[in-house]
Amino acid sequence: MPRPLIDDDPRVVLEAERDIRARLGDRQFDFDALLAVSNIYRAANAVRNRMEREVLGPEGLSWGGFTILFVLWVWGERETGQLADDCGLAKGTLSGMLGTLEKTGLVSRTRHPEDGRRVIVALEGGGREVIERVFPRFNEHETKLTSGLGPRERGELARLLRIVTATADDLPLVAGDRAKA
Amino acid sequence: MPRPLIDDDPRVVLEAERDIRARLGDRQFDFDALLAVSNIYRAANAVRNRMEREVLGPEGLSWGGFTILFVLWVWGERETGQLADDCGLAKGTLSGMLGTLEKTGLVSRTRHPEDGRRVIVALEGGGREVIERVFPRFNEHETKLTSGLGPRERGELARLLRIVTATADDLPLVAGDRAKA
DNA sequence: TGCAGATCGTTCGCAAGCTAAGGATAAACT
DNA sequence: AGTTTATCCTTAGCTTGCGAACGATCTGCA
Repeated sequence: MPRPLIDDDPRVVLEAERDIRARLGDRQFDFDALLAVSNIYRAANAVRNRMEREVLGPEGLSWGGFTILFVLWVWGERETGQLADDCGLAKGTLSGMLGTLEKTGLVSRTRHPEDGRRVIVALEGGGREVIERVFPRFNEHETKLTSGLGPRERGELARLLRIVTATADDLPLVAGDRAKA
Repeated sequence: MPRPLIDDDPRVVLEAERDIRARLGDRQFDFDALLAVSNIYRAANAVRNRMEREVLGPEGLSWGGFTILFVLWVWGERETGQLADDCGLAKGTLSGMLGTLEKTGLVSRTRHPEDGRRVIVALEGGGREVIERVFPRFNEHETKLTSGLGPRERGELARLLRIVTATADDLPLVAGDRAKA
């Protein structure tokens, strides 16, 4: 079962390019950009599914929940807005997930002493215990997942991805608006 | 507002490594693997959000819906199971999304003539019109999103990601089981 | 032919995630 | 001081997405 844009076999990939060009007729088409983007997406899904099934699921954590605990563990308590940005989540999403984590006693929410609008999130004892147990296993799996790459390649991958992320975040929007950092 | 694992500034990244090691004490830790994986995830999110906001949303398409239309457009009708795999979706997820696409007349479902269990999905006229209008714009944005990379780097990125995806898909599971290709 | 097991798609229940609207608090201006 | 405006978090409604359970269909074997 060949997966056209993901397959390792260069022939399969080239066939895919030919098929797409056939549909497009004479319209312009940047195949390399398509390959780069679709592979980013597929890799992210593969990695996430793997982690959720093998490491996080058995501990009752989602990817997002794990990320929240990890950030709080390493960098200490944070206000919700900043935490949402650190974790790459919308504020509303974070709010719901914090509810779950708070219910199970992994994190706590307290009012900011001088600004009643703000809320400070901190890791609780149970949360610390969980993240200290789960993170090492998570990191072991990260090693396995990137074991097909050499040390130089791993660094290169991260570097290239940072460029893409920065471009996506900083490119001006064609319509609508958004808060900037 | 520095984002520890994503930031372009190497100093910020190194500080992050130091902070994490401080929490871990003397436990082993593969920082490069962590960087590679977290950057995959962040890049995928950034790219997807961008596309949904600027290209897909205005057309009433989700990322998944777009992917389905694209696959059907290029490679023609497909059975649901194969389509799910091509699109990187679970069968149940695909089923629901096909319902939406069918309701709006973009795709059609028909029974396999010789095997009543199977269902064949095909692009309808409306779907073809949509994908032929949207895909060129989508591809233009892919070009923009990877414009920070040189031609060689784009290829290298795709290559490295294919390795990670293949590793994640093929690595044996520690628990549970899964159908293999 | 008839039953057992396999295969395939759909349905169901749930979590994650987004946006937009709402409500509380703080800041600014008159 | 009081009113408006801005800021921040939460809530509400929706879609996406997964896994498991279900029902329908096909295959194999007696």
